[in-house]
Amino acid sequence: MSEERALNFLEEIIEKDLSDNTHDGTVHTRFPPEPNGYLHIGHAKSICVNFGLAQKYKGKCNLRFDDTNPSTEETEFVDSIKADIRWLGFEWDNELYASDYFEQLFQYAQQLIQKGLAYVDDSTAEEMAALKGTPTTVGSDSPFRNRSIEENALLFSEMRAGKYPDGAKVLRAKIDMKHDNMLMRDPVIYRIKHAHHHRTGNHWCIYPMYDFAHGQSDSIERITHSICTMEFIPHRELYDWFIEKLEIFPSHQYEFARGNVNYMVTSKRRLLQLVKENYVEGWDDPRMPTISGLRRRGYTAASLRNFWDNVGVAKRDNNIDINLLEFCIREELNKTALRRMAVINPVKLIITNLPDGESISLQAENNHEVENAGERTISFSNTLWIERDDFMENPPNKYFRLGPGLKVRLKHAYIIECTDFKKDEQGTITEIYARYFPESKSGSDTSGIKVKGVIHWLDCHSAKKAEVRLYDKLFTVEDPTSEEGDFKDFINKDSLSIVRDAWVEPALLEATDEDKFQFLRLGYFCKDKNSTDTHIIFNRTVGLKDSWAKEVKKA
RNA sequence: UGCCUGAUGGUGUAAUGGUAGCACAGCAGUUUUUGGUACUGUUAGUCUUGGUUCGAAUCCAGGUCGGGUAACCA
Repeated sequence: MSEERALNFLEEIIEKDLSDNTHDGTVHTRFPPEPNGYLHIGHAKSICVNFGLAQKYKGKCNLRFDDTNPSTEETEFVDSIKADIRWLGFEWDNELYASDYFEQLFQYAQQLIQKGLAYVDDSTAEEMAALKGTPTTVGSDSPFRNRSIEENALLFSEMRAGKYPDGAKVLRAKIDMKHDNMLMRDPVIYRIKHAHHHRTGNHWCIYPMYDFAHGQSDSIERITHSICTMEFIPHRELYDWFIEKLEIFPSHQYEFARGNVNYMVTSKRRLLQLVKENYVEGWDDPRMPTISGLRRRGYTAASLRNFWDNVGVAKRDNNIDINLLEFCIREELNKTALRRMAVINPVKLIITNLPDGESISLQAENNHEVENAGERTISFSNTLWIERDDFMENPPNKYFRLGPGLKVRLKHAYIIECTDFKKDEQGTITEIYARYFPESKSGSDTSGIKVKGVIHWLDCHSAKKAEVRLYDKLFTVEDPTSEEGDFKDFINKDSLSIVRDAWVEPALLEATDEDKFQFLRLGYFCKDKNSTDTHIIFNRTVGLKDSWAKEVKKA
C-alpha cells in the first residue's frame, strides 16, 4: 500500500539541491500574489505547490504581496487572499510585501546607475515602443541612453523627489537593444506614479516594475526556489541579470504549467467582467472558480488540495477535466457528509392503510459509511412528500420506482405498493395512493417482499420549507476563450436553478455554515451564507453519480 | 518572421536506455435498503521522418503541431 509516488520535476530539483547541499539543505519558497483581485482555483495550485513543497521538505514559505503598482492594488484583496490561503489549510512563515523593500530597491537602482547599467529616459511610451523593435527586428538605442552616471543619478533622485509628472521619465536597465529576448531590450525598471499606495501611502511617487522587484525580493528573503508559471520563462534571463549585476543572493526561478480546468475561465479580466456585468452575483457566487466561490458552493479545502495533488505538476499545457474536481469532492463528502432527506420536486403520497393523525417514529443512520455517525429520529405518517421523478404513470421496463401497481421501499421506512393516483385537468399528477406493509419496517423486515427500488421521502407533518439552489457549469463549452466570438456568448443560461418550495427534514434547520450534507439520492449540499432564521437556503455542491440518468439518456 | 517552451489513451500524469503504468472519464459486471458507495473486468496512448544502440517514450538530427513572448501590468 505504501506505493511510492513519482517525484514531479520540482521535487527532483529540490531533492538534488538538498543532496548537493546547495542552500545548506534548506528550502524556502514563496507565494507572491498581486493584491488586485480574488484568488481562484489556479492560484490554489500555486499555493499547493509552494506551501506544499515547503511542508514536504521541512522548509519555509513566505506570503509576499507583489504590490508594486499602487493604482490597482487594495487592502481588501490583501485580506481576502490571506483568508483564502488559511482556509486552504496553509500558514505562511512570514507575511511580506514587495513594498517593504522599496527603499532597498531604490538603492539597488542607484547601484545599477553607478555601475553604468541603468539610465533615465525622457522618451514617451510611444517613442520607447517604436525604438524597441519587434521580435523579428532589432531595437535601437534611445537618445538618452548615454547620459553620464552623474546626470542619471541626479535625475533619478529628482524623480523620487517628485520633480516630474507621471510618465515624464523612466529608469531603464542598460542591457542590449538588439537582444533576442524583448525583455532584455533596456527594460523599464522604475516609473513615476503620483498615486496613493495601500501601504506606503504617499511616501513614494516612483515605483519599481515587476521585473525589478520580484527577483530582488526573492533574493532579500533568500528564497531558494522561486516557483512561477510558464509565461515567466522569458523573465528568467532578466531575473538572473539583476541578481548577477547586483551581486545579491542567487535565488532561482523555476516554471511550471498553470492548471486550466475545462468549463472555467480564470483570467482576472474575464472574472471581473462576469461580476461587473452581473452574469454572476459576486466574486463568491457558487458558480465562480474563485476560492471563495468554490467554498460557498461547498467544496472543501481538502478536496481542492487532493485535486491539485492528483493533477500533478509538469510543464506542458493542460486542460483538466472538471470531472476530476467533482470526483475529488464526492470522494471526500461520501465519507464525511451527514445523510439527510429532502424533496425538491414534491408530489403528495397518501398511505391509505394508515389512519389520519398516526405518526410512527423511525431511526435513520446519519452516515452508514462511518462507524459512529449515529442515528436520528424521523417521523412517518399517512401523508408524505416524494419526488415527482420517482413516479411514472407508464414506467419503462427497468424503472425501479413507483408506478401503478409497483412496489418500492421508502428509505428507512416501509415497502409500499402503489394502488392509485389522481391527475388534474392538465394531466399533472396531484396525488399518489399506496398501501404500506407494516411488517416490512426497515431493519426488521419480515415481509419477505423483495423490491429493487428505494426512494426518499418526507413526512408532510414535519417537513420544513427550504430554498434549494442547483448549479450547473457556468459555460456551455469546454474552453469559452478559444471559441469564435466573446466568451460571454457561451455562458450557460441554466447554470443556476432555484427551487423555492423544496422540503427538508426538520433536522436540517439546525445546520451550520460548515456542515456538509448528502441529500439522499440528490447530491451534496451545504447551507448558503444568505440563509436566515426563517428562510434557509441550500446550495448543491455536486450531484451524485446517476447511472439511471445515463440510461435514460441512451434510450 | 525572431527568441523561448512543450508534445505519452478522451483528460491529467508516470516510466530518467530494458515489460508503456496510475488516476479521472467511458464501457461491462458483482454487491447494495441511496440507480450512491465499494469491488471486479475492460476499451484506448508514446506527433512525424531519419539516425545511434542488442534494445529508444527516453539519446541525436530534421520536420509538424501547440503554447508563451513586442504594457511606464503582474
